[in-house]
This record gives sequence, C-alpha cells and structure tokens, in this order.
Amino acid sequence: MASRLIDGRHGAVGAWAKRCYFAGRAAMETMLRPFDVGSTQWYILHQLVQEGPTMQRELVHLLQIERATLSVIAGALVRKGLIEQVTDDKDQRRKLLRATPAGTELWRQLPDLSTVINEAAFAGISDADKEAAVRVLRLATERLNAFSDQGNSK
Amino acid sequence: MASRLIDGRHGAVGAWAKRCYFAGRAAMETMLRPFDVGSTQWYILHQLVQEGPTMQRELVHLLQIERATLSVIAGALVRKGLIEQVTDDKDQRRKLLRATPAGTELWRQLPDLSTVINEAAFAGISDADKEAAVRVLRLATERLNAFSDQGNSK
DNA sequence: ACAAATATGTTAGATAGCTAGCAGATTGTC
DNA sequence: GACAATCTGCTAGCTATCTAACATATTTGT
Repeated sequence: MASRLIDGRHGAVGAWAKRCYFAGRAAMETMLRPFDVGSTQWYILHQLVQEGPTMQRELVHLLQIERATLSVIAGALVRKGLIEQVTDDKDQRRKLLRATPAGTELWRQLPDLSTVINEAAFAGISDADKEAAVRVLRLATERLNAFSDQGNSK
Repeated sequence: MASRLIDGRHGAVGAWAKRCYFAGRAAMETMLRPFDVGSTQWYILHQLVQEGPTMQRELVHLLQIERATLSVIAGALVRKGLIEQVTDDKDQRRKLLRATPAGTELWRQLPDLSTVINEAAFAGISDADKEAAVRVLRLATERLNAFSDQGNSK
C-alpha cells in the first residue's frame, strides 16, 4: 500500500495513515531498542504492570490483534523472562499473564513513552483537526473491514 | 502500538491510523489472495506494467520503503516469475525491474484495486475532513521521523 | 592514479501482523 | 451421558517492515 496507490482523488489519507503508523512505531522502537523490547511487547508490559495480571483473551481485545499474533508476542516475553503465563484453574483453556519481578523491574527503567511520543507527534494540533482525522480514519476503517468481510464470505 | 496507548488527550489519532492501515491492507489482500500476490507486490506490478520498467532504486523512493525491504519483495516476485531483474550496463550496481510476459498477463486478470478500495473507504467523506486528516497525519509523521532521528544520533 | 567516501543491492535476524488448521477444555443440547 | 458446537491457545507458513553488516561498483578528492 504505497504512496501513489492511495493518492489521487482521495488525497492520500491511506498513504499517510501508513506512514504515520510506521513513524510512530519507529519512534517507539528507537527508544526501546536499548532495552530489547518491541512496541507491542511494551504495551503488554504496560498493561500487566499498570493494570495488573490480565487474561490472554482479554489482551486480544485490548490490543485488537488476533490471538495467534498475541500468542507469539507473549511467547517472546516469556522467553525473555519478563512475564509469566499461568493456566486458569476454573477454565484450563485460559491463561493469565502477569509480569515477573524482572519484568516489573525493567518497566521501572523504561522511558515514559506514552506521553512523550504523543506529545512529540500531536502537540499543538487543533482539536478540530484531530477530531476530523479520527472521524475520517474511523469511518474508512469500518468500511474497509466491511469490505473484507463481504469479500471473504462471498 | 495499541489502542489505549495512543488514546488519551490526543484523541487516538495514532491508534486509528494503525487500524486504518491494516484494514486497507487486509482489504487488498482479500482481493489478491486468489492470485497469490501481496499488497506491496501488487504495487510493484502496477508500477512496472502501467509505467514501464523501473530502476530498483527509483522504486525505493516511490514506495517509501528501505532498499532491504524492496530487495526481499522483488525477490519474491522474481521467484514467482512475474518480474525480471536486469543489471544496468552503465552502472553495474543498479538493477532495472521489468514485468515478464507472465507478470503482464497476471496483471490483466487482477481486479482494479486502486479505485475500488479507495472508493469503498473514502467515498462521500467531505474534502475538508480529508484535508484535515492528511494535515494531521503528515505533520505527526514528520515530527515522529524527526524524533527518531534525534534519538538515533544522540 | 589511488585512496576514501558514497551508492546500490543483498543477507541475516528481528518485530508485528494475518490465515489456516490442530488440540484440548468447556458448554449446550438431545 | 454423549455428541456437537464453541472457546482458547498454539504452530506453521506467509507478507511486510526495520536495522546492521557485508560486498561491489562508482565517484570524489587529493
């Protein structure tokens, strides 16, 4: 999905959405690289340290990713010893994720990404513009998802 | 880079940029799956069939991706026999990419993604909103890139 | 003319995402 | 109680992206 593809009559919204996403991710990863933590790994740590232990299936909804994707990323954090996966007693299918002491300790050393990067990106932009941007992106996303669903069922 | 991370005072623009990007890519891939072509592979074919043979280094700029990334994706297209890579005579570092007959033939069978998907996503949205969205996303992208550069040089 | 700097492409190894399909656990229905 | 349906997680295999490091080829500068 490249620049000119999405350019044209619709003003390149899609192309800029892509670039903005990758620029944001790159900014996060630049700050996280010294700690050997990826951007989505960061969010999982954030959730587990700030909000407490969380069911894996719950994280799927919070992160809005597929369970297969989460499974792999959680696996990476387990391998690094930063989180633990505990099978639920009542329902043996489910797994609870919780930060290990090492994970909690690492979290304390990490820079405060959530505010720093959002400030860097969006400070000073008018609320009206930001609201318009969200309106456009949200509507486009809903329509694109509907489009894919239709294509898949057909 | 997940939902709540980018939420907060700045209205979740970043989170919606991500979702919109993936929704658009998914819509493309839904239509392309029967043909065994990925979304970025589609753009390369588009360029080579519609605009003619193109230097690999030129495609890096058109697609705004790293040359390592392009190298891999072009490799996949070569493997499938859809494009050819020809070393330039004047400058043996450079390679020209061109569609093979098989690639041109496949292109003719592909659905017209560029208009269909853009219409599906953005039709009927006011120009003012789309312009605001581009303004926000472009500015945020520039700032985030500057942020990363600063972090890397430091 | 030679050495250093720059340009181009590739490979290796990582993150993040998806679908498809498997396996085990739980729930629902007859 | 048994069988089917659903839920949850995992693996395999794919795309797309990045950085780092390497190999060559070309250009620049002394």
